[in-house]
Amino acid sequence: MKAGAEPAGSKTYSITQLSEEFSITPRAIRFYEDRGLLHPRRDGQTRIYSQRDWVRLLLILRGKRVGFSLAELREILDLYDLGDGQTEQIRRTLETARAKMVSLERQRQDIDQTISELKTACGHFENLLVERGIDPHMPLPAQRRRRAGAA
Amino acid sequence: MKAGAEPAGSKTYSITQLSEEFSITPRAIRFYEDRGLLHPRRDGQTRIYSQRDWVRLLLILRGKRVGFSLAELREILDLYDLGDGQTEQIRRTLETARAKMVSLERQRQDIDQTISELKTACGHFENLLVERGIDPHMPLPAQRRRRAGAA
DNA sequence: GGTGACGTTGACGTTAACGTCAACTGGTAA
DNA sequence: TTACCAGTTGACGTTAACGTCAACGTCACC
Repeated sequence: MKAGAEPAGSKTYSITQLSEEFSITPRAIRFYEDRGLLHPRRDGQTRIYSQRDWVRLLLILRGKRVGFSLAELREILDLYDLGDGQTEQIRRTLETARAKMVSLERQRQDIDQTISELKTACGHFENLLVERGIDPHMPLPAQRRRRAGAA
Repeated sequence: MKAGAEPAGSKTYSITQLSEEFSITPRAIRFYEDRGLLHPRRDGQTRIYSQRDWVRLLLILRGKRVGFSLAELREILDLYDLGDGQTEQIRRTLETARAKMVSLERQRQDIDQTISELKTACGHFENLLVERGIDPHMPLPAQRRRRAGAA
């Protein structure tokens, strides 16, 4: 540890630690770096991740879940880094963020709609089962697992 | 339902009509068919789409927006077709639908969280602009458009 | 001083969801 | 007839987001 002027106590992570904590592969993490989403510092050639990197990764994964591409996520994250860029840059970023919010609101409506339709469908199927004298909440018979998800 | 007896008045669509109405390409529509999401009837070799197909397409596109893959959408749509399948099949389908609902609920939380974070970030940037004496709601200077989205 | 465990950089493979031709088949308006 | 549509079927190209090697460095440990 050569520790520049960083709070000596601040926790750091290795790439495998991160990968395990977030249930993704190291490959994916390096890939995010390649796409400019992470900038871990290095000890020699080994990557060292800070708390800040941890948070970024959290945001990245959540961003992916809500449908952002890595390119978009990069924009968004750069947005958090900014702090004192060109005025022009800030305004543009602001617009981008607002647009993303609008699209997210729409997406939420889509989700609500889909949920309610699925709910209707479920009710329908439950009725079908009840008509056949079957408890619609009985567990399924020995669902064969494909693979255990975690590493 | 094979019913050669369809309500003669029920509206139909050509592939390009559909594609224009939903702002997608005919190629995409054929692709959905190839993946088993649509089953238009044919006049000779030309596809003819019914109201039901129209609704399906609507569901497909919304499904895509909320993050379903075409394979998943196929499952979901088959679910609407079912009506009288094997009891076992119905129960399985029901489980699938419930699982999807759970994942959607989670996704909605992710979205809410992301929106609120973006909101915070926006506030932050607006402050930065105000500090520089700039109205954060001024429109941007002649945003260059990439392409007009529609066909 | 070998042997893992962990880490690194390429390079190539893969899947999903189409885009982009190219070549062909009717129907019809001039 | 010719020409022009709209529509069809392959076949191949493309992008995103990694997976999967292969070949290498390096450190602690025995």
